[in-house]
This record gives sequence, structure tokens and C-alpha cells, in this order.
Amino acid sequence: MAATIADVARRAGVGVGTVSRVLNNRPKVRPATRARVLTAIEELDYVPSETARRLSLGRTQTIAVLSIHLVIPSVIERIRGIESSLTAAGLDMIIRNVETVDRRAQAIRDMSRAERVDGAIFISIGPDPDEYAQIRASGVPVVLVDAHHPELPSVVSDDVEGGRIAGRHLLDLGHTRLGFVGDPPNPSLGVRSSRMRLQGVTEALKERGLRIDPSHIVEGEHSRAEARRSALTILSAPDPPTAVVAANDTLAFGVLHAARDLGLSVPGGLSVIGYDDIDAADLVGLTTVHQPLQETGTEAARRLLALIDGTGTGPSRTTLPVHLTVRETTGPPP
Amino acid sequence: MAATIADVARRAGVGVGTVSRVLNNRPKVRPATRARVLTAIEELDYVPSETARRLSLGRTQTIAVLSIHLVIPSVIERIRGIESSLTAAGLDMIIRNVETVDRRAQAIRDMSRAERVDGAIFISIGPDPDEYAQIRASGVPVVLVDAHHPELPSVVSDDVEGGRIAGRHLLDLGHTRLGFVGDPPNPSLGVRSSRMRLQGVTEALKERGLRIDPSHIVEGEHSRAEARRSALTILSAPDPPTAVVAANDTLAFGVLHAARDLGLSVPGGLSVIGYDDIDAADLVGLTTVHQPLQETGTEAARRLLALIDGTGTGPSRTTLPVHLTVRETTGPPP
DNA sequence: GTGAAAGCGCTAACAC
DNA sequence: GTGTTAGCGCTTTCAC
Repeated sequence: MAATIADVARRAGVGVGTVSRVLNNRPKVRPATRARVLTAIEELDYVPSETARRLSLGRTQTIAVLSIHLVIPSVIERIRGIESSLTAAGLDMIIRNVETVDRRAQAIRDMSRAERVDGAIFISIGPDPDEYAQIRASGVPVVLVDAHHPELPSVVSDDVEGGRIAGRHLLDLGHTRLGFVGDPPNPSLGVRSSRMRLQGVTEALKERGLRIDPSHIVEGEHSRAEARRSALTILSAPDPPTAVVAANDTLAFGVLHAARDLGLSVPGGLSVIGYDDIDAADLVGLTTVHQPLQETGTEAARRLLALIDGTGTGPSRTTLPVHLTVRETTGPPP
Repeated sequence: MAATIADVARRAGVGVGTVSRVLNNRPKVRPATRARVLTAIEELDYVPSETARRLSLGRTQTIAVLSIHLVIPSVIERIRGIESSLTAAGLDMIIRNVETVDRRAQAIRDMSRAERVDGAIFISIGPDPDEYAQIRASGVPVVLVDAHHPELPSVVSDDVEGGRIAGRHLLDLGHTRLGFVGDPPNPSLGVRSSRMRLQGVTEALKERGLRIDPSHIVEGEHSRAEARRSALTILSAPDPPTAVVAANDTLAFGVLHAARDLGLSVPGGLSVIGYDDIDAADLVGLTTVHQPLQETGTEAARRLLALIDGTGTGPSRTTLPVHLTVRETTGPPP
């Protein structure tokens, strides 16, 4: 059906080796010959088979992206960044949506053996020791995004600093009793950014000689509904916080919902600050800590490509800066 | 490095043909032999190379998803549906983010030639005659989602009915002057759902002997900012509508923004209804027409797989039902 | 039932 | 410079 390299060679009256050289822009081809080959390619509307190329090269030209729930807006933003870099570099990307620990183990196994991808990017997934051993044994380069591992390169944003920024902003407004709604402390999937953001908040308080009441900290599932319940708990307690820091915007929306349930005006009766600055944050006027989500994706792809072609540096962490985006959900305490 | 089929054959003391038969669960292998092969596979931790398999089979086991802007929430929901079906079927998916007509032509060309995918799903992209010719010539099966073509199978939801539902809801509340904010009438990328939804609204009005004032219809770019501007125009005019139907939730958010700009309370001063029921709609309490976004993806994947393995039916349209989700942005007219 | 061998379409090493 | 050829790791006849 489709033309092959042999067809082109025949038509141009050359060997397949020469066609291959032309195809790959290699030197040692006389201009006239090159031109003949190019013409033949044109005439036959020839396009090389990626599959054959891959088999011959022993490389798949494909990288795997392992990510937690494909619904999470921040994950999607990161993937967009990865996609653009990879497409520009001519690589394909396959996405594995990993919702459970089981699926994660499976995906890692597939990746390093069956699919034989040239590299992988993990989004918000920190491999456990077993998994790391498997990755290491397979030799597949891996870059982590929004996750940490001592032996693996990672691209993160400064979560502690982000927490600090959020905390300081509220303190500057006059708040002294802060609450925190975060992701699970020991998430099965091994992400720790929520805890690091909390740490930043704690540090900001400590700078002013304050501390966060442990009963004002709730860590639950990563969902708006769950965050709403969590927030209701701490806001209904005696002596509730006057401001709540959420570990991400999705949770912040849950907190806003809880405030509405309780008839608390925002920011009049309660200040709420999120984290990520996803699209919807702007929509509802949420004050939040902005992190460069897409950039973490492009940066991870850049590092992975370098690792694949051998020019990459070893394991090291790239930390991207964050900043505060003030909108309409924070103000002075009541 | 990794074990090959030859290694397995050697270890099991059989020929590669037999190993291949075992791998593919083909009959004509004595149970004892099969067991020996299975053991060898186990011992060598062997996994077949997908690439070699593809080259030999002449199939890529990959399908392409061509989609407009990967930012649009509804597009992402659809992709999630596709991803789950495809992964379950053991196929890979590559995503091509098509933002301009040029890129679209290029992507279609690549798809049918260079990448040699086994099939493709187009999201909100209707191929023009040239493109259709190319698709047809390539023989690559294609299924459309949220788009129409006389010769191509498609999965859509009932846009006209959805518009009708939105219109009736507002009429039932007592509104008589409706506005409409939609996507461009002649979108470069060929999607017509916005127009069909408008048609539904018009029909609902006609049922009650009413019509929509043409000056209350604005069609602009698919963005919140643009929708806000559009809405400001029609709401600032003399005798403005008391309710606005938006062709999708993103636009509805822009309309809500405009209402805030004008100091119009919602739904007290203005009713707003969206379309799609994306995640954020629930968030802000937007009344909207719910369409089964993920299901359109899974259904499209299902049909494509059937087409690929030859059991599929010819071009036909699958229409999925829609329904109204009433939240807090619609109410009686002022 | 099972083994041997011929592709699938490319790249790269090796002659000339 | 350029042609020839041996893989890459599978699947699939085709004998036996």
C-alpha cells in the first residue's frame, strides 16, 4: 500500500542505504544524488514507517506520562506543558491514568518492560522503594513532577515557600488563628506537597511567635466534597479560625462551599486562600498561591529529553518559584 | 538486555513459532508444551516487544485523538472517556492538540501516513472536503465526537434538544426576552453545536409563539473574556433580555462576570443558563444543560474499535441524551 | 503439533 | 560517496 524505502531507492536508482542517509540528513551524499532521492520521495509521497524505525533503532520515540487522577485541574495543566515540549521534539506521549496503587505498580511494570518507552514522567507520584528498584533496573530515565525522590530528578515548585507566602499574607491582614485543609498525610500515592505547604504556613506563624491549633488542621481526600466536610468541622468548633489555607484550589472551593453553608461571608466573615491558581480560581475570584503548572511540565520534558540523549545531568531537583495572586477571598479578620 | 522470543524458545526447547502461538493463545499447542513455554516466559520475565509486534502485524495498536484546544474543559472530559476505553482494550492513544486550521491539516496528514495509526477520533473537529478525501484515501477509520459529517460515524449529544430544554426552562419561569451568547457562527474548525443549541432555543420560543430578538444574539470567540464582553453588549442595550442562554459553561461564566460588572444579581436580576455541566458549573452553582461528556468518549472509542476489527457498522450517528441540571443561576424574571 | 524460514521496513556496519 | 547486507523481534505460512 504505502511506499517503502525500497520503492524510493528503486525509483531513484540508488540503494536503500543512501535513501536512509538522505532521510536522516547525514553527510556523505552527493548533492545530485540527494536531489534524486528527494524527488523520488516527493513523487511517491513517501513517509518512513515510525514502527520500523523504532524496531531498528531500539528506541520507541515514546515517553510515558504516569499521572494521578486525570480530573485534577493542576495535573491537566502540567500535561499540557509536557505535551507541547514533546510534540516539538517529535516524540509521542502515552498517558497512564493511575488511580490506585495497584494500577501504579502495573503501569510501572508495563512501562519498563512491555512498552519499552524511552523515558517517563511521573506527575504527583513518588515511587516507593520497590518501584524505584524496578525503574532503576529497567534503565528507563524518569523525571518526577510535583514529587520527590532522593535518586530521581524532579521538577517541583517551592511548596514550603508557597505555604509561607500564604501564611504571611493572612498574618499581614491581621489574622492570628489560621486553619488548614489539606490532602491526606500519608497518601497512598506518595505525594507530599500538601504537608510541605502546611509546613510553610507553620513557619510563617512561627516568625510572628504564633502557632496553628492542631485541631484546626484537617487532612482528607482530595475532593471538594471532602474539603467541605473538613472545613465544616473546624469552622463549627468553638474558637474557629478566621482564615483557612487550603492545600490546593479544589479544596479551597470546598472551604468556600462550607462557608456558604454556615452563612459566613467571604472575606468578611472568613478569609480563604488556595494553592495552584487553576483556571477556575480566577473564575470565582479566589486568592491563591500561583505556581507555574505548565512550566513544570515543559521543564520536566526538557530534562527528560536531555537524560535520554545522554546530555542530561544526574538526579537533581529543579525548583520553580511561586507567587501570591490576591483576589477577593481574603481580607481582614472580622 | 531484555529477553526475546528466541530466548524463550531456546529455554523451552521449542521453536519461536510455538512460543508465538502460546503468546497469542492460539490452539494447536499440546498442553505440556504450552506449560513448558509458560514456565520459560516466567523464568526469563519475558514480555514481547510491542514494536516488533507492530511491525510484523502492520498495525500500530495506537489510535490518534485530534482535538481542539486542550484547555476546554469539555474536551478534557471526553478524552478521559476515550482513554479509559482504549487502555482497557490495550491500545495506546496519542493526542494531537489542534489549535489552528493549518495544524489540523498537518495532523490529518501525519495521522494517515507517517504515524499510521489504526484509527482516529476527532473531538469537535469536522473535516472539510479535502480532509475527508484524505481520510478516506488513507483508509484509517475515524469517529467524530461532537461534530458531524455525512460519511463519517459520529457520537454527539442532542444539541437541538438541549437548547430546547434550556429555552423551555426559562420560559416556564416566566421569561419572555431571552439572550444567547455562543461560539462563532462559522468556526474555522467546523463545529456547529453552538448553532444547533441556538436553534433549540429558538424552537422552544416558537412553541409559545415567541421569538428571540436578533440583537440579543452574540456569537464570539470561545473564551470567558469574550463572552463577558458580548454579554455586556446585550445587557446594556435598551430593553435587555431577562435571561441569557450560553452555548457552553465557559461562556456562561463570562456572562455571570458581566452581570457582576453591571451590578445585576443572579438570578434576581438576570437568569443565566449554561451548557455542558463541567466540573466548575457545580462549583459556582450554575444551572446548565448536562450532557454526558465522558460517555461520548467511551462510546466513540467503542465504535472505533468495532470499526478497526471489522465488526463495526457503517457511518451512523449515535445521539446521547441530555438533561437539565437546575442550580442557582436561574429564577423568575425581575 | 511443531520447527524452520521468510518477511515487516528500517538503520548501520562494511565493502568497494 | 554509494550499494549490499545483516540484524531489530515479532507473526505467519509451509513443510514435516
